Amino acid sequence: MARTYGGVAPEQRRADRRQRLLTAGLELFTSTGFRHTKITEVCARAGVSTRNFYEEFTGKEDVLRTLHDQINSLALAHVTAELDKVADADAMTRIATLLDVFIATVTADPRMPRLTYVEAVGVSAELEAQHQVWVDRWANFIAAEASRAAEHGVAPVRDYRLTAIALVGAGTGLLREWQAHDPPLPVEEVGGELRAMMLAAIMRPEKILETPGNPWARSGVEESSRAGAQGGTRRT
Amino acid sequence: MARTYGGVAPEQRRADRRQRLLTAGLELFTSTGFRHTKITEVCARAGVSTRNFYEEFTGKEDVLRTLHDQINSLALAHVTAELDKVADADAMTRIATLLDVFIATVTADPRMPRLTYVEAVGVSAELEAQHQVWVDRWANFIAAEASRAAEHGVAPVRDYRLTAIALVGAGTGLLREWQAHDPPLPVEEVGGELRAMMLAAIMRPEKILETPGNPWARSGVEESSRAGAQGGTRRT
DNA sequence: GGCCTTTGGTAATCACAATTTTCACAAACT
DNA sequence: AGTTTGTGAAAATTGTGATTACCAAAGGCC
Repeated sequence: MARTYGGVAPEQRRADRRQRLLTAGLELFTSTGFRHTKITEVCARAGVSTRNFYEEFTGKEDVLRTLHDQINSLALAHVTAELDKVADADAMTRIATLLDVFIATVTADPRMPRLTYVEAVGVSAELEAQHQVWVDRWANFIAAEASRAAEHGVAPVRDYRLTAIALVGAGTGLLREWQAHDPPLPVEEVGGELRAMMLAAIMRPEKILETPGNPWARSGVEESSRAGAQGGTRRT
Repeated sequence: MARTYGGVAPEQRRADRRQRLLTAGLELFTSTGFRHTKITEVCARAGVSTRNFYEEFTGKEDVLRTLHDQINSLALAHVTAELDKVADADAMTRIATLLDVFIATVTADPRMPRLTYVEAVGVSAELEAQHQVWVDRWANFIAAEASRAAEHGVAPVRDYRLTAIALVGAGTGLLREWQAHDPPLPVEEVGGELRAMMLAAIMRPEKILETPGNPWARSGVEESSRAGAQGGTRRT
């Protein structure tokens, strides 16, 4: 049943068509918008017939979900690869690396943040669930690095789950602005801001809420860190 | 031409229908999702005919845009009202107030963050532009408070524009998670996290990037603040 | 109290895009 | 070379939901 056609295995041909459809989808979804993109337009741009389209995907949303997954996976792969290289660097360097690689990856093509943070939002319950999964993954990643920093004594020992989620949100918001802005925001400023915010959020003393004024002016992180490890009410 | 009907002025009747349509829209958009909500469903729930619908709105998106604007306006009104009450409190108290009121307002009804941060994203160019405008407003608000803090010497003097945008993003992300989470995240934890992150982001010393290790353990904010005011390269 | 105006609901129309099906062709195995 | 089968383009169909147009009824005006 599976013959080679045109000198190419059918699987290869399928894969090629699929790839072209994804490329066309990325381009059209981020320019005309997902809502206003028609399947036939995607097919036309990809040079693929609608018949073949339905062989690869169940519909428009399927393409979008796949792209969303691919972009996140790509970024995660880059980040993990780079983090492995600095496996035994100090915690703050690792956090900075995590961020720099992430920013570099997703800003390499403005269509990536556009698709992930704008077009793929509020489309369907499945996509929201997928978003949720990825936020969890990134947040766990960040929380793990923060805990590592805490072990090294450069950050308080506490639960970083919510902080990590907020940081993911900060990145999302910043990148959404970045891709929408005209004139474009400088990438290095966006990256710098995110890096600074992340470090500040992780290194901040735990009691910042209760103490009016400026706690950091009075006591260093070391002290707060120790206090957090002893008296913290949250789980570690 | 304008008679009173049923003892009520026609304008009043119109306004009532409009309000019912908006209520129905909020409910349906946040439950079945904007994309999958049909105009006839909104009309049915509102007890309004399609004819009257088109008298009030140009289409589904018009309803969504109005809701998006209303929710943001409501939050802004609450925040400004409360900030006026603490007009001459210290800067950090004002920032905390700003945040608490904001969180309290939008978490009062989970449909608000759902509509604003999920359903109204990536719908159309106009809605994206409207989003942009609101992010700008909120960011300016935050940046103004941060500058006020800087004037009082509790934060470094620097450009807070990007920090403010990132903080808006952090709030957005956190609230998006909040409304999606099951079991629900405790509101006070979300608010606390945002508050802490905001204070940390504003009070952080300027040179956090360049200095490996923990700058706060070595030097207080005062010193960094002064250094920032003198040697900062960014505009104030 | 009848007439005229405004209103609201229903029903028909209209448009558009997703999905399916058909048809023709080209490539490989025998 | 013929037959079989995967492949691609295009057309047809279908379904769905937005928009409009019409009709009935109710409310005030003279």
